Amino acid sequence: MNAQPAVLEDQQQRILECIRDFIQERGYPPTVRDIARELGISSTSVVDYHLKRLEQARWIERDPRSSRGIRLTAAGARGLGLGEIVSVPLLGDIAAGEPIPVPSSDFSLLGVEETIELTRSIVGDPQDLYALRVRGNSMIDAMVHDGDIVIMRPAEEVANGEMAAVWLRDREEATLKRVYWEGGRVRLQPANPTMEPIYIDDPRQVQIQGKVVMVIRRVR
Amino acid sequence: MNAQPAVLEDQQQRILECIRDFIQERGYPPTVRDIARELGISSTSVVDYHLKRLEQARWIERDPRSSRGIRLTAAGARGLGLGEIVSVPLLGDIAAGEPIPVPSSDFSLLGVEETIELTRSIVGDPQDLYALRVRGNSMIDAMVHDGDIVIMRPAEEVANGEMAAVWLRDREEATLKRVYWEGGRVRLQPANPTMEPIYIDDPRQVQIQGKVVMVIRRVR
DNA sequence: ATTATAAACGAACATCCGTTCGGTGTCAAA
DNA sequence: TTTGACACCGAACGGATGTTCGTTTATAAT
Repeated sequence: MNAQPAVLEDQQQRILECIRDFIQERGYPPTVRDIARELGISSTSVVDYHLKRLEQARWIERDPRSSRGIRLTAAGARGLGLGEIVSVPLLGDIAAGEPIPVPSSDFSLLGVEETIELTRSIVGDPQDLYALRVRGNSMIDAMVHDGDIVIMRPAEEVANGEMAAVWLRDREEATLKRVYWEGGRVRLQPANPTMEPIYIDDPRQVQIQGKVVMVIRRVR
Repeated sequence: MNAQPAVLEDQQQRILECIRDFIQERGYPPTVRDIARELGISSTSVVDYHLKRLEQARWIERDPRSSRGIRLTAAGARGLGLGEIVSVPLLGDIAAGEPIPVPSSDFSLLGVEETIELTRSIVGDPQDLYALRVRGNSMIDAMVHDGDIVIMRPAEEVANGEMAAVWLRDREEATLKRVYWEGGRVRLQPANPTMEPIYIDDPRQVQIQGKVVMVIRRVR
């Protein structure tokens, strides 16, 4: 999954770590002279020399003529344990007998008091995502536990077989199920293969609130 | 959860977003002149003027005499959707009939071909964490699905009630269960409350491989 | 009408910074 | 022995950059 640039030697390695640590500590990249000072190198040209090699080896990228214009490449950042973060607003709880919260049209991160922070690499496209906390054990048949966090993408309809948060109008009930449209009726299939599906004869009773993208369980 | 600095007005807001976007795009902060250019301000002193206010309002921090020495504060970064990343090595699969992979003494991120990237805010202390991919449906009674990722912390023993990856020597079987030491015997309790526990009379048959810290399920 | 404050302008200065250039020493291959 | 690479040094140039200063305009309060 994470292809890494070629292995490199002593000094280059030190410079790379120096860049990473500097960014980690100060929030912006070092200058050539910062690196020289840190590593006890007395000439800036030496650092420039090594930076050019690190750039050739695809560990870093540089913006020419821009001060501190050093960037770790995606691969380099992964190799050093860095990445990109996505904040998903936690909009509330999902429980069997209560309506499912959905994002208002103009929701933004500012204003939400709690957020779930995930990396883009596991969440994919973060557009419009929101999170709900599961309350109660009524969704055990979806293999979802009390306290689990579900990451949702808003949707009013879903393709066959997709896992969705569903509000059943007549039963006044919320569930997480895979949805299958079968002619006139709807089959709601639990994620747990040992459990039986529910059939809803009137599709209008099935209100799709969003697709389930991910389930996160913090144990204990 | 995420306390935010005071609300601010038009131009300050624009400057803040400009800084965030610049960092997001280029990997390092803008100069005073970069900001001025971006916002169509003709004098650098204007930007300096606003930056000082943003600093007073605790949205940003500045390193004096350092070029591009602008940093979003922790609160400011959260308010704009940024954070800190942790890479967890994915060491292999966990399946019912196979031994559980455990980290070797000197494992490091470089060398692992696949990693799971999480944020510190959901994972807590990232020290020694590793990840396993669940294969098969044999752990349904732990509410864990085929394909789920479990995040583990190495441990050779666990406290009562903790969820652990367990290797049962005599059965040659791997499971995820809550472990209870009850006098001479061991109770292995499924996370699914509708299911019955297993009792092991000889505690030496129970080999703890690690504590389960988190379960992640990517749906579909 | 006066004062205070916020927001902006343009110019200027000293320092910071990337980059280049000419050299030096070491070591292994030819 | 010569050659070429690698790693390093010190100096210097020109442009980038943070910061300060004096001035101006608009708005609201006194």
